[in-house]
Amino acid sequence: MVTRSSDHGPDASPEMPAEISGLRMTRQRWEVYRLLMDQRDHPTANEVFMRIKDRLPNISLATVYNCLEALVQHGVIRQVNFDRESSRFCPNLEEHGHFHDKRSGAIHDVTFKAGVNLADVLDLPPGTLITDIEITLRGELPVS
Amino acid sequence: MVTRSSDHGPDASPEMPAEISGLRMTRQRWEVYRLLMDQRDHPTANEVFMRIKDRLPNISLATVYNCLEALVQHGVIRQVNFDRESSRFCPNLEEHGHFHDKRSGAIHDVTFKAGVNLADVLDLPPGTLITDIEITLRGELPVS
DNA sequence: ATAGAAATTAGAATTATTCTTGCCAGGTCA
DNA sequence: TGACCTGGCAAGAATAATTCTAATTTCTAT
Repeated sequence: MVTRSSDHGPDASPEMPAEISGLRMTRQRWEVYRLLMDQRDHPTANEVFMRIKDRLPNISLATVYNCLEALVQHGVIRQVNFDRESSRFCPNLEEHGHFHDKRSGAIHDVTFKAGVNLADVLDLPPGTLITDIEITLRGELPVS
Repeated sequence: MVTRSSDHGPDASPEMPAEISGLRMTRQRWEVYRLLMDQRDHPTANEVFMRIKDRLPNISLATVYNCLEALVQHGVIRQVNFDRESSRFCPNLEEHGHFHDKRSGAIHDVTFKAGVNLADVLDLPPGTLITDIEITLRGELPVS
């Protein structure tokens, strides 16, 4: 009998690591992660679910949620929220914010200018411990 | 017959304006607004609903949502979202962010240090129009 | 190989929010 | 004054994203 990956879709990919940041990789987690790395347009859980069916036809939406949560918990991806819309997911671990362009609907990563440290710019009591920052902007990019 | 406001609770208050920022005031909108001004701890819609029953025993949760939405639309209050938790509401119209203290659970307004303009600090294409900014932080305030 | 632990699945449940419908109050206009 | 008209309100149904439950499968370590 031939050895094969546990799922019935096409092969996982050239190389699936045993774990990432301490999170044990599974076929599903790996495909979710790879999809986010390849398509960096901040998809929702449901978009991930629909897109991933090519490779994992039997995956369930609950598993997509589970995988995304596991990846977020282990700091491998970030969860991005705009108001109360569906959460979106982002593999960019650099410190950055998100800009939602009303014209195109696209979401773009926004970084700070060099040398800027957000904590320096905010008025917080000395000794405050910041564990998470989320910056979201809405507006329109120039027509170009 | 004595003239009275349309609802059956206690009087609205010394003076309810005919409108605020173009939004026609009603008894319910006014009480919601006043509650937010008086209790600036960023309550959720449901918390507003529970607290306001003293003054408006017959108000419905849907009306609280309607009032909050109307006030937000007219720029009289702000809606604040932390991840996917229930929305919270804030009467502070100054540009500011929000800090969620994990220790106490309280949410505090956070302002920028004097002279700081967020748009100057972010790396955006020239000509970008920013219509909304939301900054949320999580962490722990110093014990003291 | 096997027991125990962890992941996956399908579908039910939950929950914040929005929608629908009918009613009522207040203002308008004849 | 009185019939209308508009908008707001109340109650409950509906929606949608997400989470939970229970059963099965896969993995890991012995």
